[in-house]
Amino acid sequence: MNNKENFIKKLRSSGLRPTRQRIEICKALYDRKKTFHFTIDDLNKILRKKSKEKISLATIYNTVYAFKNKNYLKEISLNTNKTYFDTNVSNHHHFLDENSNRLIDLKNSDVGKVKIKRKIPGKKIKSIEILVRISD
Amino acid sequence: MNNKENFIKKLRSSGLRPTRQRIEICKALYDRKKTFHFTIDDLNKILRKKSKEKISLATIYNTVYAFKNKNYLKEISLNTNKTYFDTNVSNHHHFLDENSNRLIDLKNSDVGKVKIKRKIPGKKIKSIEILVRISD
DNA sequence: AGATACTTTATAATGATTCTAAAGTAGTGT
DNA sequence: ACACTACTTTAGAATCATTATAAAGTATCT
Repeated sequence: MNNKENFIKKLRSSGLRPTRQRIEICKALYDRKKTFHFTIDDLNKILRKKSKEKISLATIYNTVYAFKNKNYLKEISLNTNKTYFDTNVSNHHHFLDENSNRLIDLKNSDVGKVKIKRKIPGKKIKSIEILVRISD
Repeated sequence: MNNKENFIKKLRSSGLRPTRQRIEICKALYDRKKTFHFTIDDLNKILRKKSKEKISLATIYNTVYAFKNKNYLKEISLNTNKTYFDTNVSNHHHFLDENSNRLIDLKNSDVGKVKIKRKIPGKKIKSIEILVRISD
């Protein structure tokens, strides 16, 4: 995804109508070089700055969860009061800087192979998420 | 910690007055064979069943966070609306059963050594937490 | 253009957590 | 045992993220 036409295609192809709001949200999220970690509140503030036509908070919630369901966004497990999302949906991990509370992507290749030696009968492993807390 | 006298000693030694409420909470949390994963709501329900003398919700919050600060409890990173705590404060990891939403301890020795190959200048690693999602 | 289903929106509702400030209690010294 | 002080508990209110509601708007199809 990298421009308006592509966003429209992507939205259509996944059964989401390309509304002004969804396109603006795509731009805010995916017109970036680096992956982006954010809360709904972060995104709301960014959208308010970017354009004067307001997008309702409800729509931001709706859209973010729609994108999450389509696997265009990933939810990150942290114990904070707000929910964090990540535009990097590939298999990867995170540093959490405890001083700034900022997240940093850790590529899968930055982490040695993780072996889980224990099995739970009848259960399959769906994902392995690593959170590395760092500070000064 | 394993009986009333020990709970009282432990509380005193950490500068927490051994009140009826704190002792009852200790019993609910630490008079167990297995480690215990819980939310404030879980703990509240357990305490209501155990004794008729009610402990206020505010006190349960106060006490759980006091215990967390004393390192008698650990907060667990999950993306759920409620905060989870763990009576196992040692270095370890978790399975999360997505069907039942239940947590299962993964001993450190159940996980092969995790190598973090990337370094962030000026930052030290404080902890490494692994969450393994499983389901049927 | 009209019909229809999908979207957006303001607003209300929910629910976990935190705050407040008054009443209660443990520990200390007398 | 008594009183003093600092720490605790508590009910209830306040906060804040998130979810629900239902009316108005819009994309898409024919």
